[in-house]
Amino acid sequence: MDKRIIFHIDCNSAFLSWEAVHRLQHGHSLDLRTVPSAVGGSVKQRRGIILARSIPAKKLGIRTGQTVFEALSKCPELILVPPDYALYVQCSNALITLLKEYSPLVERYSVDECFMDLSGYGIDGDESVDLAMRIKQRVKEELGFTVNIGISINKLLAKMASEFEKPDKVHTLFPEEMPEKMWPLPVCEMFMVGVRTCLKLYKYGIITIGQLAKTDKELLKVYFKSYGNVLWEYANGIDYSEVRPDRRDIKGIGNSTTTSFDVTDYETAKLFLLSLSEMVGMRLRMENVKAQVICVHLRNSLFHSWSHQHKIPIPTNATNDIYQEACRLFLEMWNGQPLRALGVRTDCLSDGNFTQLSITDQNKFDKISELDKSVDYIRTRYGNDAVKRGVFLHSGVAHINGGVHDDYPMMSSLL
DNA sequence: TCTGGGGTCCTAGGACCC
DNA sequence: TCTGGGGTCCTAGGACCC
Repeated sequence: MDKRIIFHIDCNSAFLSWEAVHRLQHGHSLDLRTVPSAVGGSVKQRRGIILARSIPAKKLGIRTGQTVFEALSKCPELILVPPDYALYVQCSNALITLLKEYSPLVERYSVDECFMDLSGYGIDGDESVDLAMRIKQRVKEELGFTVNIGISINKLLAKMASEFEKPDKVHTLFPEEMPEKMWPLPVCEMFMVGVRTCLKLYKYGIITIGQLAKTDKELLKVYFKSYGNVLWEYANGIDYSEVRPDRRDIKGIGNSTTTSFDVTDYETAKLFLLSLSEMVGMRLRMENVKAQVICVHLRNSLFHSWSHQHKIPIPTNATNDIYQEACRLFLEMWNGQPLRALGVRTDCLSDGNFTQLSITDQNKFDKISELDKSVDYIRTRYGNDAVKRGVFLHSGVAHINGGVHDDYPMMSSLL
């Protein structure tokens, strides 16, 4: 059998590059990528964090996840632009379409990253580099932005490879290259090693990926339970996961929002819970699934967050069912403290065509279901604002809430 | 002074059943 | 009245990804 060839394609400073390209295409003369600039949320709406930054901004110490306030105090001339998720989806789709010309096995890992499986085409290591260079060039010429492409025999190593020098580069990380290219790196640069794990590893004297690779696997299992196994395998370049072109089954659907003001009363909280339930319900119905677990997540003004969930007897995708349960959970867990964020999510999804009802419930169920369906239809056709519940009038709360564009693709922490 | 939003998986503890 | 384990389900919280 041929060696597997896997590409990981990573858009450089995705949100910022895409905004820059969009502006150039619409007559702007300044290329945002050439100056200190960033995509950031609105400070006034309390969403002021940096989502992406240009390379000149990076050189001035601007990091993603940093507060806009901090970024501006570090670099007052920073040009800030708001996020435009619909644009990101367009750019992401354009990239996927281009990549599919080379292999049908393209997996969208997040809005700005994908994996491509090129095994079975008889391509060797050198040829794969040539091919990656050609793809990278085409993306630049036809779509206007740059990508990094990492090449290896599995997804993990390909992903690690694309993280090497940026932008606009092709890197390989084949297993025989690990000692030279991967093992000297600090352990925090490895996939699945976040801040917590990194600090814990440091405590055990493990500083580089190479040291992690050489650590006794059984010892890691004692320190990190089942996760120790994953850490050891990743450090040794072991990963057998497949490139999945079809989106894997969705496990849960949820939406949350940071409020522009602290929520201090139940009536206002209910409006947010309803607007979030509207969005979650719509998305469940769009996917033709029902949920059996409803979860409410709260964050207070001190940034502490907590959640309560409940498994309901019968799966639902009705906005009203989700809302009622969300209110119950909210009252169960809220002690009156000021809130800055609320979230509603659903889990334990099942086939939406299945219903289990007593005959007396049937009429009521049909009516609610028909109402949701009609509202969904009108909103799909005429826009989300075509139908609004009366309670939102003059309330100051958006009647549908949830951070990003409906079709915005999300990712998981798994390969 | 300020700190987003959407996911997945894992663990621990308690309830409950046999 | 007091004593086991094992298995499964449910819930809360925390880790990670972008």
